[in-house]
Amino acid sequence: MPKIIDHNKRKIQIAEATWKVIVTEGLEQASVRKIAKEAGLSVGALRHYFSTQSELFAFSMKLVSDRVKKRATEKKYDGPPIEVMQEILSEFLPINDDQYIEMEVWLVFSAKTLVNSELKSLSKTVYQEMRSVVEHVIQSLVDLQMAKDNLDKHLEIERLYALIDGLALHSILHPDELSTDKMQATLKYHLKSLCKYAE
Amino acid sequence: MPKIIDHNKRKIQIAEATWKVIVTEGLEQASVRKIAKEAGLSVGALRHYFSTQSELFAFSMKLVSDRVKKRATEKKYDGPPIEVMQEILSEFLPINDDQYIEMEVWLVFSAKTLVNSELKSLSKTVYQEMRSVVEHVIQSLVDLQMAKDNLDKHLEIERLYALIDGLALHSILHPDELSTDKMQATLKYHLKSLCKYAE
Amino acid sequence: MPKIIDHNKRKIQIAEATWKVIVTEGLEQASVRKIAKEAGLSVGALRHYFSTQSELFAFSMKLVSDRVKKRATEKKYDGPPIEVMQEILSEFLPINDDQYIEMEVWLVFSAKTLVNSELKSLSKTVYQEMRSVVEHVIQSLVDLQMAKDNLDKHLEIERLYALIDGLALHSILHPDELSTDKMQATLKYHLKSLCKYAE
Amino acid sequence: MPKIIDHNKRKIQIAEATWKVIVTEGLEQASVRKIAKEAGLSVGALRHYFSTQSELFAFSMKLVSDRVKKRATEKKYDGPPIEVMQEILSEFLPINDDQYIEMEVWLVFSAKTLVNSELKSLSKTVYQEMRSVVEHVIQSLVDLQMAKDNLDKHLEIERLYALIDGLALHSILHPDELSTDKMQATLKYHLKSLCKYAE
DNA sequence: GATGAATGAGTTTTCATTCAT
DNA sequence: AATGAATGAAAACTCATTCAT
Repeated sequence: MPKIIDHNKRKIQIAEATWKVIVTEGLEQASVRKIAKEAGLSVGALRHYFSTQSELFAFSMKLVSDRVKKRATEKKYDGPPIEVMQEILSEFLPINDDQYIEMEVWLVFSAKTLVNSELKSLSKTVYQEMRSVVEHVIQSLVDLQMAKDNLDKHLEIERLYALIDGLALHSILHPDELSTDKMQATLKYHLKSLCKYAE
Repeated sequence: MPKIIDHNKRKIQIAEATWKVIVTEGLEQASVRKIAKEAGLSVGALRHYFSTQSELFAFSMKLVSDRVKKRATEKKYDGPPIEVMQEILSEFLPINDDQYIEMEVWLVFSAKTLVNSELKSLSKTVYQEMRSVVEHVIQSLVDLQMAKDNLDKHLEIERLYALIDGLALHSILHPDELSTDKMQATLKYHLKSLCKYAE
Repeated sequence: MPKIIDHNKRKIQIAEATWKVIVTEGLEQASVRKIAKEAGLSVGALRHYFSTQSELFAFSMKLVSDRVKKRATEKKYDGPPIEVMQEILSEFLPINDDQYIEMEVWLVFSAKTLVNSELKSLSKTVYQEMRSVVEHVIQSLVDLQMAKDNLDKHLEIERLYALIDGLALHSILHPDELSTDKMQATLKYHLKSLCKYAE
Repeated sequence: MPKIIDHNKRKIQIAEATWKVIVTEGLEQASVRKIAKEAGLSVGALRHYFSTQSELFAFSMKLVSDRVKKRATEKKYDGPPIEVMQEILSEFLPINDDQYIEMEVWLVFSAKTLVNSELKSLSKTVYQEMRSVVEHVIQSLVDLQMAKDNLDKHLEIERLYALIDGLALHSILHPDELSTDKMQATLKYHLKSLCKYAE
């Protein structure tokens, strides 16, 4: 079924054009016309792939989480546990151009979830998936007996998760104030603070 | 003698109507018409106070930070240091309805700063002001000799600041997943983790 | 296959509707809405052909000069030199309903050139093209040895050109005071006054 | 009755502000607000002097003709007849900054007379007054026996009048193409051409 | 006399969506 | 599948005019 593949590829191409318009001009400017132009398609052609604008937006938001997941799945993690954890969690930080754009788009859509229930359910799913990754990290620390003894697992999960999203938020909104290195250093500092022995 | 109107009060009244529309319908739906209706004014009357929509938005965003600052200034902080710090930092968390709304509005505007340089400069100012509050808290811990010895002040500031905004973000986007209590508990847990002795 | 529409024909149709509104209601009343209605189109449809109102006005003004040129090109001029010259220059006078309307429109746009640089450049081009026609007429008189000997070519060009536009202006603004016949008679009188021998 | 003088002075001041806005921004931009601001008055104050905008426009147009007449009346004309005639007729040409502005304003209003009957009647009156000045000049040439013998008085009047307004029109619309000097030279050339003997 | 707040209809422009081809 | 013409509603913004003070 080669047609289906093409069809999906085309939808992805359109969603990426959507990202681009959102990042450069904002969600309010992301009109069907502009997206079609950015994608090099006619307005009518777009309708073959997405019958409404909100369908397009939902797909475009979902593509962000698909990308993050795909990267996480395909990547080989190697080395000392702390470093592997750092790498895993870095998937959620804007450490390079691709991830930076994805997170900008995610932030814009997240703000929209406040009043759009279609997007809200996707947002919730991703929140929970991401949380389970963080949970897994904390659990690993405990299982490997690296974690400090008096550590409260539940609060540590909230703390680490909030820290990651807080760092990502600051980095996207104020890239001049929080560099990628500082962001990574803060994360590493935190991970170490959870461990019994200094590395 | 012209009709005497408290210009600033009226502007605040309009900005609050703007908040309300943004929170209930989203920024894209926050048209001049809807805001005017919400504020109980005619469209033309609105233009007396804000000649463009972007002026209105800038004022409405600024009002959020003004409110936070005003509350922080007027409040009496009392009790053991850790609790005072907790209270100070809680100003930045959506712990009650007023603050919840303010932060929703702030988030929506923050997403817009990505493509609106007028809002961006306000965002930057507030980022820095808030950072200095966090810095002050960390510094106090050190000055009071409560802080652990091997604590890295610079990284602790980033960490605490990111933690606060991450908690606020999670709480706004997923109030069902992160309760106010859990948010406060996480913050308290973090503050204690910075101290030498368990309190 | 998309609907096939002769883009240029449609634009001309719209421009003619614009003329009509301008002539009957004035430039200030020539709103996109009224023009669309006059042209039998929707407001949105108009935007397919002219994305801004000023584009539409520029095209509508240019259409006037195009029409004058087209007529001049297609017409066969015949007869004694003085009569041919009279006919050529009459293209620039409101001697019939079509030309009357065109010149009314031209006058209205000309007034607008004072503050609109886009229209100003078109106005300048047409001024120069028209001047070269007048120049050609004077030169022909000289070449044919019909002209008086002491005639100053440069001043004669300015004089004839100003005379023509002055007559056109008077005729448009005060049709009751200056009839078409009187206008034509004045022009003929002037042309003869340039010649050696009474015809 | 000093109040009345003040009242009229104020109206003139407002009309001059109107001219300025018209010349710099065009008639369409000449809103009550802008005129009030230009005149240094409040919108409401303007209403004391002109209850509607069209009243203000009519007064502003009339002021142009009043100024021309006043200048013509107060001026002392002296010297050889041809030069006096040249001077008289030059009142109708944009030979200095004041007259340039007046004629720009006159042109703009003239275009509006096409669809505004209130302005049209003023325009007609002025047209006739001006025509009688031109008639007077031609008659003087005849009475002084300076005019050529075969001169057709009626056509000469139309010709001279059209020439003057044509020159004025060209000079206003294309100041770069027709200098003040050339304009004056053309007029003088024409006047001489009406005379029996070369000067 | 004078102010400027307020109105509501007006403007241009943009938009998502539909539809004939 | 694809085009782009067309629609009509809604957007931001401007305006002349009114009116309470």
